[in-house]
Amino acid sequence: MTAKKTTIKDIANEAGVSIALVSFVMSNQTRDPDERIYKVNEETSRRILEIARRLNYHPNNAARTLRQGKTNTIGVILSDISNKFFADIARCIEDRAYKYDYTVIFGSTDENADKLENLVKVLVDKGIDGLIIVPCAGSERFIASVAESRMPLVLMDRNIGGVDVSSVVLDNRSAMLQAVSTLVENGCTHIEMVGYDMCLSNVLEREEGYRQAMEHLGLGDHVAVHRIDFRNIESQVRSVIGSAVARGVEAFVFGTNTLTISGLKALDELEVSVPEQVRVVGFDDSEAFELYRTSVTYISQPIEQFGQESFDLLMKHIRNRDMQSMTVTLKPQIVEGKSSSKI
Amino acid sequence: MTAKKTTIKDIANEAGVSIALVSFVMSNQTRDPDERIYKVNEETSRRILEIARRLNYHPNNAARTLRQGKTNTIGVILSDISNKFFADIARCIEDRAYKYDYTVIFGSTDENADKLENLVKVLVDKGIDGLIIVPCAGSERFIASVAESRMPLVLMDRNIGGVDVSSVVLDNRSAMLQAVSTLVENGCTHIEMVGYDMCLSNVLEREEGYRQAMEHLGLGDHVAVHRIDFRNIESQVRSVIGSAVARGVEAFVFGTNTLTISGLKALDELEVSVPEQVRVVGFDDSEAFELYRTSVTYISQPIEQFGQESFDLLMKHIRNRDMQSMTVTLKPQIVEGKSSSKI
DNA sequence: ATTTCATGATAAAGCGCTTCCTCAAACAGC
DNA sequence: GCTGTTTGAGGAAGCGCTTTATCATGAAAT
Repeated sequence: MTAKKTTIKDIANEAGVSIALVSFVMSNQTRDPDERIYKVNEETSRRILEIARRLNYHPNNAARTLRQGKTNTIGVILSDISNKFFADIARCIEDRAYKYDYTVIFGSTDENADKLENLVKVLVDKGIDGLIIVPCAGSERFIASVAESRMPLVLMDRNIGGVDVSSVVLDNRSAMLQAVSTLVENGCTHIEMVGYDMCLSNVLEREEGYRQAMEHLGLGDHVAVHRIDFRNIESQVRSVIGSAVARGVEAFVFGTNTLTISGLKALDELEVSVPEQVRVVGFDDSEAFELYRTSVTYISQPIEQFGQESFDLLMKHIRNRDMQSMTVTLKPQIVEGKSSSKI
Repeated sequence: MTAKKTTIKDIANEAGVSIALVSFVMSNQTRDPDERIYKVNEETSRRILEIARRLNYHPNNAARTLRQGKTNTIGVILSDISNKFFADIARCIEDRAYKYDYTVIFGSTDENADKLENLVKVLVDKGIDGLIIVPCAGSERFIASVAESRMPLVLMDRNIGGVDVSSVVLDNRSAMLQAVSTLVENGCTHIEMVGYDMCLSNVLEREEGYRQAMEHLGLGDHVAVHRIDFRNIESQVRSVIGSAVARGVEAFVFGTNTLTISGLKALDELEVSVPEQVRVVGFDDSEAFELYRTSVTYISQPIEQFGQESFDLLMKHIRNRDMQSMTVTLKPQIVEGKSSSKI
């Protein structure tokens, strides 16, 4: 394959032209043919390209980057790339970036603000052109400083208040309204929510959405939110669900995919049958939902749109550094399985 | 944050020393203190470091790369990062790389050899120091050429024959022996396998392993392998399982996580109860397995080891370009649920 | 015959960093 | 007082590329 790295110089020598000319031919190659400002003799150009191919020339990225101050690489910082939700988004971003000749570097924070900070620093040092970040609790100040540094930046999944930065988020209130409404339509009134105990916009909005929906539907008296520490999900979910069931709860709404899975497991262990004894609406997609003894009703997030919109928005910021920041809000959709239905 | 990019030169000016000295101080920083070959005055060194911090200096990666011909970046090419198995491995590699100050760029092939080739080319152009690849069918020749190019390379999950290249793979025969043995111990004799119709070492070895296990246990007459086209999994699995059930099959062994999920869904749709009517052993972990109406027995791959060993092996190749290639074979473990048991 | 001008090409600077080589000074041994 | 050695530091080349400013050349215009 690559024997001994051909450079622009080798081609220039071989063709008997200057390296400048080779450079022009090479970059005009990728450029829109219309806007070629610089005229190169057709035949010379062909000859250079031919030699480049014969010598298996590949431009040196580091040199180009050094010169242009652009890496054509973006960083994407997620909570955890092994979480299906983020993995799916990662995949969409990867595909989209590939089309635009961008390379993506992923990082996982595990909801740890220090790690997030560190990852950003590493990536910035690498010279990335822009960043997509899923912020975690405690990273607000740092992210504000990144935004101020004029590094093109898009937040995803979660927003942070008081900072002028673009973001792509879900309409979490609508999600919860759909979840609660569906359950109410199926005759539930004692609907409780299981969410995280985190100070994140999406978490708070889902909780808020649940409350609003309950009140809106005249069930304000039955509002009950259980906040789970994400470092100890399984056991907390089990105890919360246990006592709720004992109190005669009719339905649960879960705030994320992980919570849904844990909740279903807990219900299994407690030998509570779904939907006969307790009805359930989950969040996010999971291959487990279809396979569960009764298919799970869940709020489906538009994964592809998350990936696309985040990437596109970041591109806009990279191309126009003075662009106003904006927030894109995506609509969720409820997918009805049997876990929320009456019988 | 970064106001107007401090360079080594700014520091040199500020400190009244040469840029060379600054460079030394900076690189000695990261180096093992013992092997400092070059002596710098303690006080000067401290002063330079102080100024660097004050000016918020961050070395320019492109310049360093251009100079050293090293990017401290590796490429990892998987089938699909949104597949749980690969996402988990990706996560392990990410973590390990982070520790070693390496950055990882991921790519997904979707089992498409052209895409693999393209990804490799893009990454090589980026100047990566090494590659971990999950090869796909049809990419053998190309991968051989990559190996010949002396690019540090490790194959993962699957091997390719006749090429001198390092790899980290599963002991697939052992996996299948465990799967079949468990079922036999639970009284099954009509055990059929559902695998992919692909010319990949892991696929073939699992099939082979199944055959050997069956013969070894005196069930050679009952050997039946169903090969599924991965582009059309759901429908094929359903029809294969339907007819096998009609023929009175006692158990299925699946070759991958996706096949297992599809298989369980199909059994649900056919209203075949597991394990009462048909017993099942799956492959790979899935959050769905615990949640399934009867917990699923499955072959568990040592994900963390996959990540770690691949990365470590690649590091060795990067550090010692003349290292002999080697194959690391990891042991699977069967996790017994109820789907394979007698009652 | 002279000026103008489009065309095609080049020279050279320099992006920020590493590293080899040179060099000054101080101090040792003789 | 001379040579040799250690210690601390600087000079400068150059990695491969982009890009600006400049320059030949021949054809068209005057």
